[in-house]
Amino acid sequence: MPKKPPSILHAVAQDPGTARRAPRNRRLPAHERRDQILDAALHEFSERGFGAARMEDIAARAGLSKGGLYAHFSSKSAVFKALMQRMLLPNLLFDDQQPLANTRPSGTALAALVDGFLEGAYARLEDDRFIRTLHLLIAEGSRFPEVIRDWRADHVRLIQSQQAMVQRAVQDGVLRDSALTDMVQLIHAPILLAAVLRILQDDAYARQVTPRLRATHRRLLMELLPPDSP
Amino acid sequence: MPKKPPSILHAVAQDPGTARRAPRNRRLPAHERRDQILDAALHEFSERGFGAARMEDIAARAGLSKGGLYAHFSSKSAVFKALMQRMLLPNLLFDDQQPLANTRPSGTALAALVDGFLEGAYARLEDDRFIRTLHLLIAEGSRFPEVIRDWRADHVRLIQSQQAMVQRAVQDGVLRDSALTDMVQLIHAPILLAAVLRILQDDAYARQVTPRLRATHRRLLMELLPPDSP
Amino acid sequence: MPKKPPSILHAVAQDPGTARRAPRNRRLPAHERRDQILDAALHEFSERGFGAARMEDIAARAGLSKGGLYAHFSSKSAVFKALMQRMLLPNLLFDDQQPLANTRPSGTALAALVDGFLEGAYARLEDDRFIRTLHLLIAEGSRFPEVIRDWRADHVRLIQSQQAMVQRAVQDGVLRDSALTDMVQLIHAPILLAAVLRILQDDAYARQVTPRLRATHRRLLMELLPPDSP
Amino acid sequence: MPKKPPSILHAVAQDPGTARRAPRNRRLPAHERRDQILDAALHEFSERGFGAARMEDIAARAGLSKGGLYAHFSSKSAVFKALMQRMLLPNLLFDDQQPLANTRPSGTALAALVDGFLEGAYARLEDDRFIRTLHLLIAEGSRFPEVIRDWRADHVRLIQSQQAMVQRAVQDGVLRDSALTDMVQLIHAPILLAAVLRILQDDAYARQVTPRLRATHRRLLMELLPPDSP
DNA sequence: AATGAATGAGAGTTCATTCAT
DNA sequence: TATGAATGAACTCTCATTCAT
Repeated sequence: MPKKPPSILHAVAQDPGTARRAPRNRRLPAHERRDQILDAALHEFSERGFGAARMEDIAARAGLSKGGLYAHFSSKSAVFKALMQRMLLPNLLFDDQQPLANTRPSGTALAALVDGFLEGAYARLEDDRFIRTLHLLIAEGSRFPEVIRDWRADHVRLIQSQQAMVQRAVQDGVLRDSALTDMVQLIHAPILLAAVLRILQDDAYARQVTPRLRATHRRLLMELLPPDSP
Repeated sequence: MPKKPPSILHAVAQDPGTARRAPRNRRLPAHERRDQILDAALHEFSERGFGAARMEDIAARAGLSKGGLYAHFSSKSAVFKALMQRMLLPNLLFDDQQPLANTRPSGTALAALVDGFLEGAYARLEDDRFIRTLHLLIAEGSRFPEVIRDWRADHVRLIQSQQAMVQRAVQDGVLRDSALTDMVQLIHAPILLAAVLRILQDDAYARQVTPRLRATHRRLLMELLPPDSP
Repeated sequence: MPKKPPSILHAVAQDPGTARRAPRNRRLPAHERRDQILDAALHEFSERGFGAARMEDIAARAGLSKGGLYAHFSSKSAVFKALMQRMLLPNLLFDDQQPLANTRPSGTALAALVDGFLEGAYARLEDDRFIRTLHLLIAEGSRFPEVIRDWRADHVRLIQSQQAMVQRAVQDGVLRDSALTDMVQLIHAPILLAAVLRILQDDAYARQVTPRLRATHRRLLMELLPPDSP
Repeated sequence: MPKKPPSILHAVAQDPGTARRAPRNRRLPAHERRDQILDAALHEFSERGFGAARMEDIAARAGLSKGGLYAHFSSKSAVFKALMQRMLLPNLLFDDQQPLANTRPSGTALAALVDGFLEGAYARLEDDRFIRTLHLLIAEGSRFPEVIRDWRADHVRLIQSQQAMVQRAVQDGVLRDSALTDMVQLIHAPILLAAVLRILQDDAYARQVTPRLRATHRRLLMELLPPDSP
């Protein structure tokens, strides 16, 4: 495992092992510091994993000392949990306030809804924090029962509400009955695929595949969702 | 210090923190020992992550001592790499020797092919080792450039070959041109979804959703793959 | 980090680890604050020992902040020394202004003197502060040369003066010559025994034994001190 | 509190702060190492107190490394407890297998018994390990409930058995009924006094007072214990 | 090949003390 | 005076790795 070089101030390179020390703004309001710490923690945890991340590096990246970090969080796990709580709520995968199903019986173009949905979903994939959080959740979630419990409950709730909406839309004749409306998860599956690619593949490949995937995803939805025209 | 409970054979308990000690079979043939070690390592790594797994626990689970373990692998990383190499080849997600595209122009029923494909894919999801390896790959891959490089290359090669087969099948009129044939990844996406559920959701939920997902997956494929009957 | 329970006034609970927060009386006269601080310090030091006591807890128990504490004492050691100085003077074991030896040749009943002596000595054993201070002195004294030096000098001076008084009383025929008058320490030994019991034994036992010890102590003195009646 | 100078090999002086490193005998039988460690621990704990003692110094004094120490004891507390267990059994204050009361009805000279008793008791006071353990027990006992619980039980049992023997001796006319036979603790009280002097006073003083105390103790016993000659 | 005591380099955590406010 | 965020120096404990047996 990589041994750390002795700490370097203001290092700029991607020097893996020691975080760049942010300028030390002494005495920040507590909630600003908390935010800085969580930003730093997201970076360090997702770069190295929970176990290999060092409190010292998180502190340095947040612009304070190791000891100072402990004035805000009582342990490494506490940092992780707070981080997950902050990121989980408005963030994860299937979270989508304007799902396809909000289609009104009126003649709103389904295409526009699909495009809005895809726009929101694929935009989130460009957000580093979203990808890093998902990565962390998959990688380390099982070591944090509370965190995973929260996520599980959220996830189930979300799927159920979206499934209900889709069901209604099908009954109203707004969406065609298909595999996609049987399980809304299939509507989101390609997005998960894109997210996992971003995690596992190199940037170049992911950046090349994602737009094509989005276009094909659009084709899939437009092939299966629109009701049979009478 | 005695942290270990007295040796228990092949126990599977969730006891986090201490591996069960396999019976000490002294002087095993080298390659059998290697296999035992890798099995033990897969368990420990996937249960706790690379960083938190302890060589002592891996050794104990494999039925030898810490020192003995080092007679077979020179370091913890070496164990991890060997593990990934063993698991990667025949195992990961898109690896499938009999993909849909092998359809012969002749009248073989497409349905049978689809069912064969689904059978193979979803069976792998029941294999703990497959899920654990995927989990590990996502969680720790980025810390092991060689491992991830190999996986990336494999993955690209696999997709390309399958894409080519599908393309040919479309040209032959065996498969309908659709979003699914545009990018074969969409054919596999629901399987990835099921795998991630197995990692993130609790067993009960995963076991309940997976069969429904498989059925819906089948419906999706049967809706989009068969050529228009003339 | 919030380790402290919401402030409780003058709580006495055994809660090891966190001091109750006294109400924050802002800007107290300096010497009142000092007293509050020393009271708090006695409690914390004797409960946990010098090393394990925390400035934060002492401060909280005294009703101010860590920083405020340092306005009154320059260091943890300074608090300890001030505490010992305050407690040592009027307090310790052999300190007794009305020792047995003050016996006048006249016919004052010796019994009354003995009873006065015992009353004073055993009353001090009921004083928590006395016991805590003795405990602290024995436990930590050796780490504080100045403190222990002072105590030693005091102790020697006290013994000598009492011994001189007793000697005179013997020569005057007021006390019988015995082991007890050979070394006055033997007169006090049972009190030390009671004090150590209070430190080491549980409250119930100490409370049960002390009165019996006092009665037996009285018997001892009455058996040996009165001069032979001519 | 004293800052430690950087560690010095084979230091000889009383350098308070870093233990002398014993020559490193690699690979000692486990129980020998345990003994060496407990010896080292007694020294360090009693010199600095439990809190201020450093595992590194204990290890060095025992001739191994910090990490090696943890192969034998799982924590600092575990060392302390093991130490107390080793020392408590045959050692503390009132432990005495040949108490005065073993007097046979026959004409054995009581004086010889008294002298034997005093010899044993005051000899223990010369044993550094005895004094250090008592000091530790008083100083740190309250932080180790199990240890103190054991000691308390032992102590009560011992007193009871000695009291019973003395009672019988009185009934048999072998000892005179007096304050000393009312509570055997009074027989031992001067020894406790001597022990506390050894802890609190300087060596010179203690060495000067102890023999006089012993002689006076003898006088006390000989004045009160022998039965009235008929 | 195998054992397990031993090493040594961290890592998390604590806390006396400082200092900007 | 008082506050409490911040520092920095320990300290305990862990664990990959080595090596005498």
